[in-house]
Amino acid sequence: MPELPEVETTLRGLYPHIMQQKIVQVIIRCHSLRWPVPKNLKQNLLGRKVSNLERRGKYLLLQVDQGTVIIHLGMSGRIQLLSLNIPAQKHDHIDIAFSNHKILRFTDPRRFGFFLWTEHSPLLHPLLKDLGPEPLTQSFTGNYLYQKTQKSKVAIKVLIMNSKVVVGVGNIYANEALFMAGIHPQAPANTLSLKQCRQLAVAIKKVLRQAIKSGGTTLKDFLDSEGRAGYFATALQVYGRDKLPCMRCQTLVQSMRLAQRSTFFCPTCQLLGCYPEQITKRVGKY
DNA sequence: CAGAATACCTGCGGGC
DNA sequence: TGCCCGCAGGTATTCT
Repeated sequence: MPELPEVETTLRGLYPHIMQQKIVQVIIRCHSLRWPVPKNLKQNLLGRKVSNLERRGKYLLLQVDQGTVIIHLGMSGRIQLLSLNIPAQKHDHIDIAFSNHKILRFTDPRRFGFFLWTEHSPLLHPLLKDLGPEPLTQSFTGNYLYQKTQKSKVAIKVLIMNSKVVVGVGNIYANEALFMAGIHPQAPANTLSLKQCRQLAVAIKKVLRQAIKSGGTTLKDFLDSEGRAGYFATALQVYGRDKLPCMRCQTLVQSMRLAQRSTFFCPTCQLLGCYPEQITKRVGKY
């Protein structure tokens, strides 16, 4: 379900309601998530106060004074904030209740998500320590991306979805950013020019920012912490548009499998080994 | 080492 | 109607 914009949407929905709140109840109905839910999670959280909530890539970090819960939503995970004690449904695995009577409820049919506990700096945790830069910060630049592409022959789409290169870019936004930048998803990374890398970095930032503004993308089941759908799906240019006309040039959008992921592109706007000049106008100045 | 394939899990839609 | 298949927003692990 969630890429960076959906996790960010979840974070913003939760933050004002749970900051500084005391945890008064923890219910773990299912321990077998992507990683087993730690046996001591409940006792570590009970009676503690939420001192911070932040995002790193697609990870949510819920901090109390004594440690941090590292949360990932996987493919189908979702967090709701409930005001009433609504009976748990089939895939409602974890509830955290706060002193203001709000309840954080984690739901995840496929159970690829997880809740882990660490008493050290979460950024040093094995799952987070090798993550690349945040795409929406100044540390992620076209020059940086170019330097990474030079060292790899993998398809550029695979490269930008690699969290060691840059975090938060999942399948939807990888497709969208490559379309915006006019780059073929299969282009070997080391064949991109510096100019293309700059355009791609800009496109990634633009797509993610726009998606966050829209509250994320709801394909079928993404809802924010208040249960509302994101509306970026209506702004998608290529994702899911197989055999439909390109929004720019009317050429039929093509689909293919790339590293086991659905990939969509316009064969006219995203020519392999060619860089249309008009892209600069489309993406904007770097 | 890089890069590709596989594994985890449930639900849904399409074809027969 | 029901069964079987492929596919789904992620990513660690295992393979070649």
